[in-house]
Amino acid sequence: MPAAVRRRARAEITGRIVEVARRHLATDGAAGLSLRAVARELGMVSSAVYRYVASRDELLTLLIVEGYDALGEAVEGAVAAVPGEDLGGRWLACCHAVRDWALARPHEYALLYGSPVPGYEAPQSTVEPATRVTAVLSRLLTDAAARDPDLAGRLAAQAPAAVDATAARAMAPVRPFVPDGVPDELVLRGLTAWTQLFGTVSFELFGHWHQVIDPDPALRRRFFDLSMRRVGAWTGLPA
Amino acid sequence: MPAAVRRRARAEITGRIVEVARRHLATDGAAGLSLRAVARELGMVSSAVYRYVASRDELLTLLIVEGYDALGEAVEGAVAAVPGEDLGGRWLACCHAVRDWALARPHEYALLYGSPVPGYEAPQSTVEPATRVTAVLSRLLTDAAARDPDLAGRLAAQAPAAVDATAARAMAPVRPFVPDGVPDELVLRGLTAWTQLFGTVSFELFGHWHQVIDPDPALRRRFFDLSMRRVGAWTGLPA
DNA sequence: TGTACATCAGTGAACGCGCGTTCACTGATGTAC
DNA sequence: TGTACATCAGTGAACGCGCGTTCACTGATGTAC
Repeated sequence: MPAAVRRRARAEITGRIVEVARRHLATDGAAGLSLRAVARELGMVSSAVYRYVASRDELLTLLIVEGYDALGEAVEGAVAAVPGEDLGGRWLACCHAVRDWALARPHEYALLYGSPVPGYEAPQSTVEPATRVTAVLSRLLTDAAARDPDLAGRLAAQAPAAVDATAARAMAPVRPFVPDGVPDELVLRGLTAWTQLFGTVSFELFGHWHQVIDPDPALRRRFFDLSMRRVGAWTGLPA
Repeated sequence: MPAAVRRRARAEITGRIVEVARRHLATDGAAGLSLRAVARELGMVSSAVYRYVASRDELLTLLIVEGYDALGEAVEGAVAAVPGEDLGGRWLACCHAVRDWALARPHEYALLYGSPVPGYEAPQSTVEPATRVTAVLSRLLTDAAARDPDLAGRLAAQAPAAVDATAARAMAPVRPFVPDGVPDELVLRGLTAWTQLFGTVSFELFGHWHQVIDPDPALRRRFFDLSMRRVGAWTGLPA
C-alpha cells in the first residue's frame, strides 16, 4: 500500500518542520517564530510549508502540544522510577523533572507557562496534553488520601481557614479530574503545591532570582529542593 | 529660566510616549510594541520619537520601570491602609493589591513577571524599582520576627528539613535586603510566600485555571484569598 | 534692547529588512479499470 | 500489464504589509554679549 508510504513521508516532514520550529523557538522565542525561516532552514520555499501546516498559529499549536507531551513524558518517567509507596520521593522526582526540563528547554517552558502569545488563542487540542502533568499530581493526592484516610482531617485542623462551600464551588471544575476519595482540603493543598512548583521554576527561569538566590547551579538546585520538600510536607506527602 | 520650560515640555512628551506605549502593550503585548505605531498615534513622524527615546529597547525599559513603580505604589498603599500590628491583614492586602493590579493591567504584569522578551536584556535601571514590592514583604517578615522572637524556632521545629549551611549560602544574595534580626528560616518562608503569590497570580492570568477554577470573578477571588491566607499562616504571619 | 549664534524639536525621504499568505503552475507519484 | 486520470509535493512570483534606524534638512526657541 503505497499510500502509507506517502503518509509516512508526510508525517516525517511535518515532524522535521516542528523540530526546526522548536529550535528556532529556543533562540528567538514565540514572537520570533517564522514560517519563512523554518522553510529556509529546511531548504524549502516558504509556500511549501503550507502543504503541511495550515498557518503560523497551527505550527504554534503543534509546538505547544509537543511541549506538553515532552514535559508530561519526562515527569511520568521520573516519577515511575521511584517506589510507589515513597510519596515524598515521587513528589520530589516530579518537581525536579519539571525543573530540569524547563532548564533544558527554557523557551518551550515559556511558551507553555509564560506570557500568552498575543493574538494566539489556544485551541481545544492543547487542553488534553496539558493535563498530563497534573494527572501525576492527582495520582499522588489519591494515593496519599488512600493510605491515610485521616490525613485531610488533620491538615484541615491545622489550617486557619477551612475549605467552605464557596471555596469548594470555586474548585468545582477540577473535581472531575480527582477521585471522590480525595477531600477538598487535599485538592486545595494540591493546587497550592502545583502553583508553588511552577511559580518557583518560573521565577528561576524568568530572572527573578537575580540578587536573591546565588546563581551557582548546585545552590539553585539545593534551594529548589528544600522549597519543594517543604511544600510536599505541607501538602501531606510524607517525606 | 526658559530652559526649564523646555525641560518640562520634554518630560511631558516623553511621558506621553510612555503612556501611549503602555496602551499599545495592553493590546499587542511586548513583542508587538512598535515605535512607529506609537509615533503615529501621537501624530509625530516616526523619527521624531528618537529625540526622546534612544531605541525600542529603551522604551521597553521605561515601561518596565514604570510598571514596577506602579505596582510598588499600589502595594505600598494597600498595605499602609491596614493597621501595622495586623500582620496577616497586611499580607492579605499585599496579595490582593498585586492580583488586582495584575488583573487591571495584564500585559504589563506579563512584561514584568512573564516570559522574558527575546533579545532584550534588562539594564541595571530596572533592578531597583523591582525591589519595591519585595521591600514590603521584607518589612512584614521583620515585624513578625520582632514581635515573636521565637517564631522562627517554632516554624523550624515543624519543618521536616532544616535550613542548613548550604541552603543559607544559596540565599546569601538576598540577605542584605533583610535585617539581621530575621532568621534564615523566615527568609525561606518569605521567599516561598513570594513565589506562591506570584505563581498563583500568573496561573490565573496566563490561563492555567482553565478547567481548574471556576471563571466567575468572585469565586476566583475567593480561591485566591483562601490560598493566600494559608500561605500567610504557613509563613508565620498571624491571622 | 538688539543681534549673532547655538541648541533643539520635528520633518520627510530613504535603506534594508522580514513577514504571512495566495495562486497558478509543473512534474512526480499513486489509483482504477 | 498498460493506460487514463487524480492526487499531491513543491516552485516561484507576487501582494501588501510593517518594522527600526539613519540622515540631511528646516524653522523655531533659547543664550550670550
